[in-house]
Amino acid sequence: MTTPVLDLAFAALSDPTRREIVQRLAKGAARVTDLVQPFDMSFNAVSKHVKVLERAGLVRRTRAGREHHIALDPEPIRRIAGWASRYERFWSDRLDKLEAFLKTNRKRD
Amino acid sequence: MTTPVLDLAFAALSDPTRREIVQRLAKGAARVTDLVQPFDMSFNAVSKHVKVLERAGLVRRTRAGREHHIALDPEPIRRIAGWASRYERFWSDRLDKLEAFLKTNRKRD
DNA sequence: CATATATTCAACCTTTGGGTTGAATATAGC
DNA sequence: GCTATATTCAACCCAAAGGTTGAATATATG
Repeated sequence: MTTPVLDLAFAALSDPTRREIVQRLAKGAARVTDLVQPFDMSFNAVSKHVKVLERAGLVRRTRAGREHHIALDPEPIRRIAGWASRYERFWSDRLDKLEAFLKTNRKRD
Repeated sequence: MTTPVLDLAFAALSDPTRREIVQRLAKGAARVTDLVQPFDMSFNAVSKHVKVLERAGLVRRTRAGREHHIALDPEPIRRIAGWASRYERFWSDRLDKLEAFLKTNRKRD
């Protein structure tokens, strides 16, 4: 099983807790303990979320003694942005959609 | 339970089959039957995927007799692009170079 | 050394996800 | 009206996701 970058990145970011962690990390690296604070869940739950982000490459970890420093790695987000940008042309013109719809319909007539 | 737009959109797009369906729909609307073709899975499986995309707002369905026309609605993708763009500042070459510089310098300390 | 702190690991539970098969439903066409 | 086609619905299976608790492990600090 491949589970490529986009699969893991999209899946990781589908959870609001993890998006909030990412947002937090955009302001600077933090320890796992620091990340727990805003959430109403156990330390272990947050630790798991961090691991999911790490596996998706969204976050990188550096150990300094007993503390783990978690830092944002924005590359997968960049990849997502790249993926999404392929649909930019659809964002402004509704006409494209209509045209495409009519086109496929005409073929079958 | 809220399950807002981004949750559903990210989750829907974390599956490669569904991203492929989205890509296919970018070329024009299609029936569910048409969407099955490239995949090695049952019609029902694809039908389920379409429903997931629909629930996420990535796709809209118009019934014409017994045929359902599935068309791309790019708005959630736009939302994702908007979300991702908040991290653009991390993507710049300047910051990449700065980071690399700091990294190599720290090694010498 | 003894203890408090930062963290993972492991087992478990419940819900969700992706897939299957077998109906059921609705429309199209002869 | 009968049959083929396009689709959903429902039940089921198994794996993964998100959470919990209770260790274990490693490092600071008095």
